[in-house]
Amino acid sequence: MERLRKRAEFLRAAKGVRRVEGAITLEICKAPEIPEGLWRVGFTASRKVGNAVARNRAKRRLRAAASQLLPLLAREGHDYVLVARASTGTRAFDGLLADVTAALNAAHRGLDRKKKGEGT
RNA sequence: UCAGAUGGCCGGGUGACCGCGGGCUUCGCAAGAGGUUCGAGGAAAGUCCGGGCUCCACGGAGAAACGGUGCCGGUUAAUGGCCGGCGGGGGCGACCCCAGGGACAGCGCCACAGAAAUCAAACCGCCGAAUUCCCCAACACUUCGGUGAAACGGGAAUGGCAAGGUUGAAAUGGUGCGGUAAGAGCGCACCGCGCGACUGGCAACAGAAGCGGCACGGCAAGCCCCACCGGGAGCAAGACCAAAUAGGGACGGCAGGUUGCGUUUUCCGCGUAGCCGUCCGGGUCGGUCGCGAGAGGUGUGGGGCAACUCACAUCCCAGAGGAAUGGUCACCCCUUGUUGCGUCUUUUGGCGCAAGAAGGACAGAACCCGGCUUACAGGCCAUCUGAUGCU
RNA sequence: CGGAGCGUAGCGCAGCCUGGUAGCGCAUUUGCCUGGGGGGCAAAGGGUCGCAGGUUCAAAUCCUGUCGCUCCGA
Repeated sequence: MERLRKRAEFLRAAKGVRRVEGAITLEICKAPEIPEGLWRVGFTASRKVGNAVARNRAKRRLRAAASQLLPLLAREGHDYVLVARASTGTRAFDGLLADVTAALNAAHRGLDRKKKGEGT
């Protein structure tokens, strides 16, 4: 699972499709420079989430959820960014998994609609 | 037993499965895979001080300015930290708190009230001894109209006083006796205050013979004075490797015609401006190092009241870079409230047992170290103080 | 990592340096002018001066600590 590391890559993802679902926010954009068959993911938590302990914990839980779900659901050639929200650290893990799944499905539908609109 | 003071310590435990970061190691051309081992804190936090380290500046040294510190001694790499002592304040006490030099170096401020806020003075008041005047008037003189006038008493002016009153956070010693016209350290006694030989102590400071009739308000966390300390910046320090693109330099080749510029002007000549290739250095993205064996931890012994220090033995104990500890589960521990049963009780309710439920403090290394400050559920240990009860 | 500033009424600010009375504008409430609205006039209410200690007779103001926010430089 490749990881996003540069600030510019996070900013590009923020301009793509965004979906808020429960305790998380998901951002997706196309990444033409990465090799065929791969995708990348990044995690971020702002100061609104809490102090350093709360931010790190939120990112760890997002990483655990992503390692379970993204190999099954992610599309190749895209960057995914999971943004922690205030409830990310306290949400039950089953609920967190459900949130990420729902956000992925909804964002993929948004991606398809955008592509169709560009086609016509 | 209750209440409290001080110092120190811990800060969930055990196990199972799936995952994460570093070191070492085996396999592999490599990517990577396997094994093994280590993997956050007492505050890692705030960034309030002090140092190491690195670069910059500077002839040595010092001064000015600016900033900081501020009883004395010790400790330390160093400090504004810490330890011990002194002084002041608080507490019955154990003990706690204090930026705690200087107000005859100078400037400034002290609202309101009050007579007056430091230069002295006098609002109410007290006095009438001294000088002068007025009233009263014994008495004397008399032209019987008046005139002069002592004492006592009264009033006033020049004055004397600061005892008493009023204000205020703060008012220039307090009490008593003498003294006086009234008073006043004016005099005396005691207390207070100031200076202080001398004694003890490294010192801060403490004690104190004697002297002084008392003259000395507060604020320096107002400016300031004095003493001491400080060169500046910070790991994004700094060092190294180094892409694409653009630009620079050197060499070689092509063209050597025209044009511009320079050589003061003209002719000639020279240089420069073009394209291509090779090489070079600077430098950006990026990467590597800096980067963890240290003013280190633990133990024993010695020195010191202590902070601390010396010797020996022993241990290796995070090293990331969108940043390593997460997910699921079982048992135990603790806390909270709920329900049921038992028991005590007049009741509210207390205690015990059981059930199932919720929750488990503050908080995450980012170059390192010594302190300080702040946050923190709950718990443990030691020493000491006060009260009460029993022996 | 280094530096600077702010916090005062519901909102925006002054007062702080040089310590003694917390004030201004908008907003709020009430009354009046108007048939009503808008607008105007008059009056009133509203303050832990971010928090905790300290200095002082006295602190929004001075000092120390602390919390929150904003900005600047590398």
